[in-house]
Amino acid sequence: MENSDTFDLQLFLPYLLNQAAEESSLSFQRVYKDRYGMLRTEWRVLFHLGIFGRMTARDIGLRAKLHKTKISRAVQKLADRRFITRHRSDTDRRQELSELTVAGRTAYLDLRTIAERYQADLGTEFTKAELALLQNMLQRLAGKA
Amino acid sequence: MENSDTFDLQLFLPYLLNQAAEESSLSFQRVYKDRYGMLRTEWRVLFHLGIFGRMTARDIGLRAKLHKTKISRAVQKLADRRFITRHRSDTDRRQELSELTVAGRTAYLDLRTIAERYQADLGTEFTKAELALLQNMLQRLAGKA
DNA sequence: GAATAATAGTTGTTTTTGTAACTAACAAGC
DNA sequence: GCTTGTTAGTTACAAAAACAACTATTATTC
Repeated sequence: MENSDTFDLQLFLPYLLNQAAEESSLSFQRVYKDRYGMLRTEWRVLFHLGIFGRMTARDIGLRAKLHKTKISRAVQKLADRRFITRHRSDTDRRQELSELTVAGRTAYLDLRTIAERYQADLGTEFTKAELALLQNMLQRLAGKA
Repeated sequence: MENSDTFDLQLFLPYLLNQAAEESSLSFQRVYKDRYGMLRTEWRVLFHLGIFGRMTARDIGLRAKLHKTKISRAVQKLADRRFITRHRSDTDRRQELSELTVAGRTAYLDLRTIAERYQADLGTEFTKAELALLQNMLQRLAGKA
């Protein structure tokens, strides 16, 4: 059994990133799950509509890097729960525009407040410079910068 | 529709971390999936056994933060494919010690090489200092430092 | 030391995800 | 303008994850 098994799994980025992502998602997950019965894809769709306004499923998918079936299901569930409304596009009747209802916007604003608080709390753990660097590196790793 | 919707989802850590984690896992996933038919939990268990030697499912779970049912099934599949052997502990017959077979060790070393190459390649994207800071911050976010 | 609780691991059931096949609408080429 | 190819979104089926209930063994408590 040749040794030199000094591989540090904790430093391996695909592993470490997943651990950090899972841990950091926990507190936020509890809110959108317990308070609104949402799934991960659902709050993401909700946020996209909250931030960018009326959008097609396709565009949400492009921005969020989500597969169309996931979005289709998320949109259905959000519509069932009256968080969004959907209507076919006039110019292209394949497309379907979704947008937040008042209830959806309320939920979005509530969740956004939680998210903002989460981000603000990071300020006690990390310096602004550290955080900026972290975000920049993560965006590069995510292929978005 | 009150604006000031300047929330930047791309900077929200639970979101950004997930995107980065997903993207960075892709290339490694292709290897353990295509080459060994493994799932994420399975390569993690394999690595734990490769790094720490003989272990119980419980200890793997504690280290990797994985639920026992996930480990149970991963261990089963790894044993089915002759990557590991299992035997009950003498001192506590509830416990089951798993360890790599020769084939398991070979697979582990192969995957570890890929992982090391991945890490090394990061050196072309980031400086050593950046990487060290990134890892440190991620470990803190993961609640492990 | 019998009764109760706790632990290691497994199995069964339900959700959620992934993948492929599908429908409907539009676009392009000829 | 008809055939062929694309695209938006849905649906059906298979794979995987989450959660709860279970068995077997060890620990605790009285």
